[in-house]
Amino acid sequence: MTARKPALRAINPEGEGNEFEFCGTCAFANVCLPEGYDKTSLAELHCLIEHVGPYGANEHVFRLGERFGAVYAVRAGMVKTCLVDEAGREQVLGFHLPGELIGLNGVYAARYPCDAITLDTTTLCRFSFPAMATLAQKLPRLQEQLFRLMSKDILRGSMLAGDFSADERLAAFLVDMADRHARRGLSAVRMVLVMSRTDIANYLRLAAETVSRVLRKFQDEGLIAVDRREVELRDPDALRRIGRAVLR
Amino acid sequence: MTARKPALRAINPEGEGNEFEFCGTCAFANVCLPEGYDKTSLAELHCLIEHVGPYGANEHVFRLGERFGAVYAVRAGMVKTCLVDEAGREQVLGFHLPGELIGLNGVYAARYPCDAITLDTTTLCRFSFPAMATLAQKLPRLQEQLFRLMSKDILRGSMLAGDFSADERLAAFLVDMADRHARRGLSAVRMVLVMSRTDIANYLRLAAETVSRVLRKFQDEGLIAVDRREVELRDPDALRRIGRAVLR
DNA sequence: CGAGATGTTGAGACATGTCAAAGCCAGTGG
DNA sequence: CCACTGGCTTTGACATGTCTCAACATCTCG
Repeated sequence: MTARKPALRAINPEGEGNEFEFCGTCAFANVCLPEGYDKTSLAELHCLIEHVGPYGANEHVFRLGERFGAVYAVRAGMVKTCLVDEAGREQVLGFHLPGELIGLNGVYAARYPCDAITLDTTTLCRFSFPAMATLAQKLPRLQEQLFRLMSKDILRGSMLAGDFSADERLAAFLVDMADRHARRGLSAVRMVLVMSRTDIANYLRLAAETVSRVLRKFQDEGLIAVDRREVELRDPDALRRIGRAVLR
Repeated sequence: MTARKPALRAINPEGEGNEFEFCGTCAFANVCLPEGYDKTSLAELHCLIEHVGPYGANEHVFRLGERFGAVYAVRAGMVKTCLVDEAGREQVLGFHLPGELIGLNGVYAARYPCDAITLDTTTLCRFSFPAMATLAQKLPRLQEQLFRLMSKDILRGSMLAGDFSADERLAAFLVDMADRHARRGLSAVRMVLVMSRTDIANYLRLAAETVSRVLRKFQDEGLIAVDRREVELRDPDALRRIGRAVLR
């Protein structure tokens, strides 16, 4: 608990000692807290939150085809979203860190269009979507926030569009991950990639072997230091340069 | 005008002679008309619509980096959205038919993250986004519709994710286009691909030569008949089978 | 009709995928 | 503590789909 505080303080600098404290341990904090809601609005938002988990690694948060009823904010841990086609081949759509929201792509068809699987011990906040939409009716800022979050997901989807080389993809992946870590107050250069190489490869549309080889090459070139699933970015600028076409 | 009526009737069967007629020539009709708004709500929605165009081919509707202020519904013609990186290489994100909405990906950064370029003589409806958001505050159905449309765009973004073969991509592209044509009341098997081969290739992350070759192969196999930019799907089911992994 | 854009076709190159084998670590049970 | 198992990961050798380059064909439009 107390060990987690520093990171949280970075997410929400004003969080310490203000009236929104009740939300402080929930990663959705950075979605709603900085938005200047008044106390009663926040109370209403708080009412529709349901803490779920902890899940172990490799459990489903929701499944492809399930009726869509809620979105989830990752509170701790990591989640991947992925599709499995009839042949059983998996396609990873994304990795989701604490503070990030999953499930918004289920609104359209009123069913989840993908699986969400924990990679790690994970806890989440569940937001009933109908309730949230109703509340957004009263809170313009919440509606706007939802629009922005959805818009962000649209953008993210087009990130790996384009025929990029394995080097570009992997460099962009590392930098993106590091940036997202940093935004949560964690180190911008050291991180643990909790997902398997296979998952990374799958996400980047590469073969696992290619990921292995490129990581080794990056290491040989002094761009990174890899030890199992721990990575240190030794030359973030160079990586950013390599991946710039993907990151744009 | 009257020549366009049959297609519109297909979009909105009740359109003829009802009180929503004023909106009948606008492609956004199928977004709002079937939703059961009352007359005054529709009037308000109508107020914030601004008809723009006609544009000729190859004109910008909006540009990368421009301040985001509105979304556009294609009324007639076709629009492509695309990114251009610093090296001048283009990346086509999508093609947009009448009735489809562009610009939603600009909400997040309050700037358009891509260019929107007409492929054809095109007219559009411009919806001020702030005004629309405000109205959505009063009209739950409108808010829901916006959520659904954004969610749909998120889904569409992940369509070409995955390492698909050239055959899969092209088959899926043809079927998807035909389906979208059909949904607008046009032929489900004959269509004009107004965009260039280069644009198609670019969209599908293939080389233009590959598109050429695969189209020829499909023709040799009797799946399609191509004549310049006109295409007839001779065996839609087979195409759908080939492209099923992409279409899912 | 000519010129420029657009599309097609062929030959060869190359990045990445595939397959197979071996290495490495974590956990299990003796 | 060790041997064993099973999952990942790495590495090497080879196969192949798609790209690149270049030539040519075809259409469009002044």
